[in-house]
Amino acid sequence: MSDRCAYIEVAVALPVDGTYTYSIPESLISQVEVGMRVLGPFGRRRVTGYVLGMLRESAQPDVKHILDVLDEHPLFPASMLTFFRWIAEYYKYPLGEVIKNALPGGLTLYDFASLTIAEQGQRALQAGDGTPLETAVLQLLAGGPCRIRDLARKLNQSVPSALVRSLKTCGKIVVTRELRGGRTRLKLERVAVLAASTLPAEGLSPAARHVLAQLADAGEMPVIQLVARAGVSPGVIETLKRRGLITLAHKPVYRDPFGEPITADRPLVPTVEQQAVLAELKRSLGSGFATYLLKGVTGSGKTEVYLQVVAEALKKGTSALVLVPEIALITQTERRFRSRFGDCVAILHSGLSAGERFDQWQRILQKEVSIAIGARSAVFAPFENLGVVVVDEEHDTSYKQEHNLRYNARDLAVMRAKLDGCLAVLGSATPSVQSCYNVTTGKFLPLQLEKRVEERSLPKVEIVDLREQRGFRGLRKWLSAELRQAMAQTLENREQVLLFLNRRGFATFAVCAACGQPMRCKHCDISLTLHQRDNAYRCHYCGFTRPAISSCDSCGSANIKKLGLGTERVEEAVRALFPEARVARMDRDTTTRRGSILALLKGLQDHSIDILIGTQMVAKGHDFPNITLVGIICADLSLSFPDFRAGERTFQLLAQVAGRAGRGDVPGRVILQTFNPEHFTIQAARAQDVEAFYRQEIQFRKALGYPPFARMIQLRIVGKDYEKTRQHALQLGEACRACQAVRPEEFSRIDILGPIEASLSRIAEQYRWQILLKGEETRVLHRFTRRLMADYPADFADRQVIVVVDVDPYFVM
DNA sequence: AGCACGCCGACT
DNA sequence: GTCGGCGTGCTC
Repeated sequence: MSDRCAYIEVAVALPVDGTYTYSIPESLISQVEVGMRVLGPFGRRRVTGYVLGMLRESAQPDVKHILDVLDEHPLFPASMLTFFRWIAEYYKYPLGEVIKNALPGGLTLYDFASLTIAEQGQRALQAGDGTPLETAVLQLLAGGPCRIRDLARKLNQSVPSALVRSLKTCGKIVVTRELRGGRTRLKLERVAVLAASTLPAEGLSPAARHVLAQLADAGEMPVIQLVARAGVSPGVIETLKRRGLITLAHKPVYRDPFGEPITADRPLVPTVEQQAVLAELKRSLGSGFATYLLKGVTGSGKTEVYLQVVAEALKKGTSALVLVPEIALITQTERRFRSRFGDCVAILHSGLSAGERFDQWQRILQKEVSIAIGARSAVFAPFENLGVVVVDEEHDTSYKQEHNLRYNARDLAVMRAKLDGCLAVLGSATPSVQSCYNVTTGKFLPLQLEKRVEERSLPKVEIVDLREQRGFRGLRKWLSAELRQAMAQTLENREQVLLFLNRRGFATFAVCAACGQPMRCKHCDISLTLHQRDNAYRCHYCGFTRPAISSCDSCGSANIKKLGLGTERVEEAVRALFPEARVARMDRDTTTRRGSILALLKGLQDHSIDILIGTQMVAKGHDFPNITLVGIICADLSLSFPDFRAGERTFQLLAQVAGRAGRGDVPGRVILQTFNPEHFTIQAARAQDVEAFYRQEIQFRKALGYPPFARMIQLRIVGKDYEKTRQHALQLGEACRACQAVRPEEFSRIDILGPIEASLSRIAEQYRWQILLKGEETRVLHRFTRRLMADYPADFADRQVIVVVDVDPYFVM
């Protein structure tokens, strides 16, 4: 008996550091495994925890029994623990929270105190002799139980905990503890199974015979399906069960996240270039960790390379993970994988319901699939034997999670490949500066696809200098003569036009004509955007809206000038200019409904749309075969952002949009309008020259000591009270400097920039400050941050001012 | 994250 | 002198 592991190491799903030891009661001992969830007592409540390891004995003198085991099978393989531990360490995030973030949502059980009115309380309520607040509480509880946390909100006033305590001690209310959450589980379906092999000759209704005939072929069938196929009433099933001719069972079913069926395809014959790339990847596959950066212009057939390397990984008996940017509910890459590999593909992205996600997760755990494809969170897919991890469009910003655990899925994919000793393949037409740099240092291995399949030529990019349009007003300025002419020509040829503008809405900057005051958001330090369709001004950061007929806040004038343009205004102008053309718009405003993106793509495909106007959404990954003209309305919008990556993002965006032109048999044409025609970013985008852009950009990064020559960690200080937030930021800044002084020989190599007010100084009523930590050596930077968090815990655990640690931040604004 | 304990101001 | 605010610390 003594060799049995009666203790477990547990990470709880709470923001606490460290892990905890629990003992397992005899009755549960055979059920516990690493990777399962358990319910354990934690302080005065119960909490969900994840089993990290089995222990023979406890180093801790007084441990508590776990209360329950919440899973029948582990939710992740034990081999993933190193990965989780690394993430917690690197991103400075509690281990339990890391695991909670990695797992499908809706699994965590939460314990809370619930108040119920007692008989004594009912009497007190009728007597009406209590204080107003007491009466209000009892009245609320008379309508049903309530959580302590919700009391104040429901009564719209604060309720002292002493009142709750006194009500409890004098027996007017009862406090019970309840568990909530954890609603995500397998879906069970009723299945009818044929019980007898021979049918009784008589006594069966025609309906019953019909049912049995249906079952005879399959042997078993879901009851719902059976009833529908046989066209009988559900009562017939009951009768058959009573007579012992069939039995009913519950079987798990997977909720189907796939919208429409997809036709199968076969591997294409690789081009010479693809063959070379594939030969290298196949050679490397199965012989340990390596990261490849595959540069391939749009249309050069990167996806086919992914498909074939994945096929090879499967042949070797390993699994494959494919990450794609989060763009739409379903991407073309996803479709192609499912066409090629059929049912052995699991998909994981935010468009799935909690239940669907959980089912996909189960399919991986049960080893029913060996490929998972999905957006950033798919990097946590619970595979045990990965052969290859593919990251498509590796430069894409959507790989960075900007909430909770602020990880970068591309970086995690490489780390996971390293820990699993497998291959990582990062692909892009416009690779990130970081990844290109990693090639020059030898960390990544280069692969290239330079030719477009079927020798399609790259589109020709013409630049229109917007400074020369100065004499023009309104749409004449923004739709230059060159662009208008090209559009007319394209429409005449019965081809399609794509117009790109990285800003949605109608007017992006509304100013009072009388006093010059801009329309600002009530809750943010941001100017409001006019959305004509909604007849309202909207804040793009917090969603605040006010009617379009609003007058100036400071002088009351109703004369508001609507400056700046967004996709909505472009749409209006284009409709006026080309009344015959069928115009559609694709941005966040028009694609919120599920399926609306698919509808737009379908419209392009069957040519029921002539002109598509869109934001960066149109730049990403969608294949539009009939578009021969791309118009970039204003290429400079993202260039002037106060962020060191503004140039990189602009280049990638422009090159990607330009790549949308001419993918069919017709060569493409791109008209790029800009105020900065000489800027190297614009020039590089015009030539679609990744190398040229990189050569320039890397010099600038080196001169200013930005990544990839340094690593950064951002501390964001956020609070509702301006003065408290400011004070906290200053205090944290002092802590940084004090921490630096503790080990000057090492930590003087860290740059502490700030604290300063963020450039978006207020968002949704929250004031924002920031401190940027910069260091050439990753290890030193991380050691410093860890030391800072350990030595000044109070500065990171304030109740009113929150400090967010963002490792390798993407937007330094 | 919750939930308790513990310390200072406004009331009987 | 107490009640009740919310700052601080702990949870196997």
